[in-house]
Amino acid sequence: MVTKRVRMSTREALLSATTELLDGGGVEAVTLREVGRRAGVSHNAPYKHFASKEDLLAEVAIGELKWLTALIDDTRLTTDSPVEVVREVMRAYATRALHHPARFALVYIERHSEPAEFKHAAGAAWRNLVEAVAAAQDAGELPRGHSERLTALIRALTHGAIDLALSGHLAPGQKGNAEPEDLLDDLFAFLTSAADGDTSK
Amino acid sequence: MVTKRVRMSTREALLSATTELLDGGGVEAVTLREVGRRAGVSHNAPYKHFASKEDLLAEVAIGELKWLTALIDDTRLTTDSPVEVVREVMRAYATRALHHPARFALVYIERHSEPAEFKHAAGAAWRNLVEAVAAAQDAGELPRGHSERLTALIRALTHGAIDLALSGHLAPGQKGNAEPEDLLDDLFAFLTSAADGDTSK
DNA sequence: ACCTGAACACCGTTCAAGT
DNA sequence: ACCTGAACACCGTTCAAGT
Repeated sequence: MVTKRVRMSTREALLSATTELLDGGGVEAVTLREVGRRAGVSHNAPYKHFASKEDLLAEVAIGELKWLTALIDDTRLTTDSPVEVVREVMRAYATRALHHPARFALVYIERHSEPAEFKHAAGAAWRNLVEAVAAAQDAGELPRGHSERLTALIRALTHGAIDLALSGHLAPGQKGNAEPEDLLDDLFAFLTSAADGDTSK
Repeated sequence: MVTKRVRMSTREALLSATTELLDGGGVEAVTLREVGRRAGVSHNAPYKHFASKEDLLAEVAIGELKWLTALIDDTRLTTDSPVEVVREVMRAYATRALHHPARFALVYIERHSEPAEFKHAAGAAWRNLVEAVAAAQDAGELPRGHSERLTALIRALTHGAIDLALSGHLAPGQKGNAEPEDLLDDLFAFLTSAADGDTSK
């Protein structure tokens, strides 16, 4: 059941039920009928608040993107070394993704139409991450070069490690030795080592 | 329509129709009714050849895994430098994934039950890739260390770059400068550079 | 403005029946 | 052994109708 400590609008109740179902049984457990039931409304009430099931799910994905944006801000405040900010962010992102796999996947599913708010949230998270990487480059802690491209490298490794770990394809039979966190450590070791040789020019 | 140059068994026709639908409209275009129609049988004839729709799709995924295994073998025969074998394999894998996104995704979807043949094909592809990486390490062209873990690093980057590129989240607004192939080049540059410093011990 | 109940057009899967 | 047609239990979505 949807927990409602305070008075919840129907819209909030629908989103809350959706997240609950998502975390409990994956995206296939999310049906508008069950969402409605848990929110205490009929199975087509969602259409008064969201254009489609896809848009309802997109709203949850937006929440995840905003969480990532906030994570970067928070980590910046609590961590001194710029490269450690990036590393900590990616570690925390991976940890959350492994604990909420369905929410993680939701951000990257195919969409018939991307709501403007989704595009905005994705852009904000991306730019914030690029800034964190650029700061580490400026501090000489990450290799010089195109910041967006280095950010893409770091993000792609993180994303791939998470997705493969979730589907059981990341180093099968090597559990405990090649987890996403381990691969992040390895990548950052290579990157910081390359940055040390960057004193040239 | 399913092309049948030679006499096709119903099973082959079903698989062929599935692949066609997959390439044409993604996994959501694959319905047993349409598969049956294209194969010239009824909408539940597939159940005489596959236990479920999931198993039918798994068969296609197995084909992709076998393709990867064969790709590694073929590349080994045509490429001299061991590290170039690995790099070429990952590049070719990315190219194919970008051209057949639905088949690529099919390998990594959640399954209620993994057929034994699927597990076998995934294991074979993985071991073949590890061997290629280990050969490059032995040749001093990739950094020393746990081969499975380094393979996982390379695979995770490749997988993540593909998946992010397909969903439009890989360096948005930087199209043409941070493609999967570019990130592979960057990673291999860092790795080979680290291998050069590996003369110690 | 928000919600409901009935209905529609799908879907995967099962099953009795045919050859 | 392989296939069919009807049926079942779901689904997302639409719509007329209520407040």
